[in-house]
Amino acid sequence: MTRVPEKPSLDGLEARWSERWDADGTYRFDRTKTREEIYSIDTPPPTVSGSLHMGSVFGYAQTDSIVRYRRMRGAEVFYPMGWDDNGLATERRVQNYFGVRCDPSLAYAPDFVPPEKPGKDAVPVSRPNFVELCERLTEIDEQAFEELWRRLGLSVDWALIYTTIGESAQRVSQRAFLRNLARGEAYQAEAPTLWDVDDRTAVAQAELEDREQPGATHRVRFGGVDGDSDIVIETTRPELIPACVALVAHPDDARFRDRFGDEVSTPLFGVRVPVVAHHLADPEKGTGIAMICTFGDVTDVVWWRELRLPTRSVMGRDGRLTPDPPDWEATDPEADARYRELGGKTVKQARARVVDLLRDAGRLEGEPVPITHPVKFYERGSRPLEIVTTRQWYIRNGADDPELRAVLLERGRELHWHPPHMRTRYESWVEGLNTDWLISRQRFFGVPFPVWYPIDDDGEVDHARPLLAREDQLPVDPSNDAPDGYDDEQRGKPGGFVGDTDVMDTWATSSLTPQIGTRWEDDRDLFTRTFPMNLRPQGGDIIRTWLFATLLRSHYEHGTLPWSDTTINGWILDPDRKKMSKSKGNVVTPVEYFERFGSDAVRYWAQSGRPGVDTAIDEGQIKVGRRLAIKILNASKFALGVIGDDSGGDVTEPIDRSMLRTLTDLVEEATGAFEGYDYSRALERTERFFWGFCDDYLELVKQRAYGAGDEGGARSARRALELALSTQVRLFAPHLPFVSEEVWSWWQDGSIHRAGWPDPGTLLADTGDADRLTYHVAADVLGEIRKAKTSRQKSLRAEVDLAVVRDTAERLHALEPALADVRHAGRVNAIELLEAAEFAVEVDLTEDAA
RNA sequence: GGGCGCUUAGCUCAGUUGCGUAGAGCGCCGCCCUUACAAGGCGGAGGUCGCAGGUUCGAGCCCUGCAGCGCCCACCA
Repeated sequence: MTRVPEKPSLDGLEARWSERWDADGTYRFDRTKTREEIYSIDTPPPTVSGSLHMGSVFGYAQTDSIVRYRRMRGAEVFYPMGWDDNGLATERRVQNYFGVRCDPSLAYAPDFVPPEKPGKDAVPVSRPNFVELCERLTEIDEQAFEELWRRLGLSVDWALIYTTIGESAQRVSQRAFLRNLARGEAYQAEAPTLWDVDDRTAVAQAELEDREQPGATHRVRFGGVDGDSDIVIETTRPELIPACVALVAHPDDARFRDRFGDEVSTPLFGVRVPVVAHHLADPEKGTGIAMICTFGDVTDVVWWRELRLPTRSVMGRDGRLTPDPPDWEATDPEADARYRELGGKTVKQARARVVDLLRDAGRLEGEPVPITHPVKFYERGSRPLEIVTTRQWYIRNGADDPELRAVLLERGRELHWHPPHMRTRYESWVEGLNTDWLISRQRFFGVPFPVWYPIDDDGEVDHARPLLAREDQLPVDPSNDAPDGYDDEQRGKPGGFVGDTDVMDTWATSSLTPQIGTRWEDDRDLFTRTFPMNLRPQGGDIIRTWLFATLLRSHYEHGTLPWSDTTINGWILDPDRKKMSKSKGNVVTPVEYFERFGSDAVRYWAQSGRPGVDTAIDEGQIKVGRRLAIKILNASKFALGVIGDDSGGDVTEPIDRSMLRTLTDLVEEATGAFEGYDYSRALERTERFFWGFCDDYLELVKQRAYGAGDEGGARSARRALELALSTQVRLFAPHLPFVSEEVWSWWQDGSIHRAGWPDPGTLLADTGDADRLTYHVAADVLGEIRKAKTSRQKSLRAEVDLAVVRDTAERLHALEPALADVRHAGRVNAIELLEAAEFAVEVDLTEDAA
């Protein structure tokens, strides 16, 4: 019984089938299955920032084909989706969208309404108000994302959704943190930290990027004391001279060897600083001797720490020099006054002023020389990072622990990478770690640290003895909840307590997506059935953040990998092969493509991108996908029309068996490709077979299937058509889920996405050891006949008096049983076979009377 | 500075253990209303496989060096 529509169409398939899948629970996870039966995926929770672009579609479409393959292979798929909504990305969007900024000193305003349009100056709002706005906006964004994913046809179980700001994620984050702390894997320290002066928060090594910036080198003369000669240093940051604590040169540098241990006097301020030696000082750079400031760059931090130098900080958290001079013993009576002139200035302003002062004082050697040099930025930031000393939470990551580092490298080798060379990115990251993982942020919309601090009787906060939440309390908000043994009246009072005001960085939560998704501790039964997970798909740009951090935390908490395999997808480039950029206006939203070409077509494009390979948005490729989907509709309609109600029969004709034998090879190849996570190869091979099937096989058997010959031949063709169609549609199902489901529904019950993946063994039962050559040679001959007609500008319906096929004996022998089909398909009256070394077909067309 | 990847037709890319006159799609040109498909089908032209060596009976595939592009990492005064 077939239900083939008169005029098959792609229109409306997405809405119809996604609704149906939802209603039928096609992708619902069955938690009664065992770990061995389950395939679990640690889906990347997209950053819900309101922007939907093709990059969002690319990797998820690729992953979905792998997931659908697994499901058809019989695995019970655990495929949750999450939204990464906490963190700075959301805060920024809220600031811009509503025109507000968070001021934690303000009290909650219950009736607060954000401005209609964001004004020029941001409206200050309390932290609870700010968090409310974040929640409000992310809810809208999350709906848009869910719609996008449903339309793309992701086969996730929408009942398993989580958000990184949600209660469950908070509980997991806090619990994991407390356990890290208890085991000594997390700690608090007051230390120099890379600091974003605009967002006013510390940032982690993983969030840095270098940018080439214009700057200038300045040669500055430090004064020798006690009759020693002056020393000229070179610096790009003369404004930090007041923060200078030493000069440093390489221990072997003959030019400075006899100055080590001497003191020199800083220009403008007359502060005595020692000349010291350290191997990191590069004799080739500048004048061979550098000033060490607290802190101009990360090398300063290394020198400061390893040489045990004092701290003389001048950088404020707002990116301006602090108003008052640092604690120093200046020999120059003008020092403090000069400094106060700089205090309050931005880095840029202070630099310009210092240069003037140096020049006036005769301490500038020559003029500044413009250069460009790499400067560290927060990856989302717009001003260079500064280094300030702050109290922060860290998780040990092996930066100063070679043993741990070796273990993490070994974990990396344990993980199966697809493609394998992506592992080197992980390794170079681990090998290059230089500080522990800084997880605290001085921000607002994030998971709070479940920590309070006692206040002693003098009103001093005792950070050394944090009061920790109990696991059964989680999640807690230390700004609202009180620690055990205290009540809220004691907040902020001597003898009372104060809550930790920081929040965790978003990666501190995202690094636990396996635990969040599988509901670690909240649902132990589910957890044991799904963890460690099977697959982590993600982009190569976040190996150093997401992948590394997830692996680290699983290592700490469970002593295992969080998943056995990871697939790393490529970048999306715009059609000009540039990285996508909103400012260039080259962003087309996925929805536009969905509307114009259909979801299957967009998926086709995404899945044509090889694993791990950067891929350009190619409208042409999307069109090809659409054409393929339409072809599947039409070919299926035709095949089912021919089959009618009779698909029962034995496959007896050699060409039918030969075609099916070739199809078996395809099934094996596609299966092998998917087993190696190569969805694109599977698609490519399936597509290639399918077009040949349409061009050649359908044409060859058309007449026989219609009943041109005997009944046995007709039934053989129908049976073969049915098997071939069923097989091919299932091979397409992971890639083109909508059109596959549509076609499947015409003659099958149940969803194709729960139907079994084609089994070569079953097909072989119908084909036996059929000769693959019959199908191939028949297709070759048919192709030559078509070519002859086309090149003589004849219709493909034109009749052929005689076709002479020259070929090897083996191929002619294989062709023989298919001759009737070839004659029908080519409208050939007579065929002659002649043995020859090379394949050739001579075609005598019947001349028209005209 | 170290590392990884890429370099095949005008464009986008296949080419998995070395062996068929090197493939596909798009674009281009030509033909065809063929009872599944004319917002389609069929066919054609088009490449010294980045450069230079080497291994081999045989190399786009293996080795060495070089170049260009992209990316990752790096304590870049």
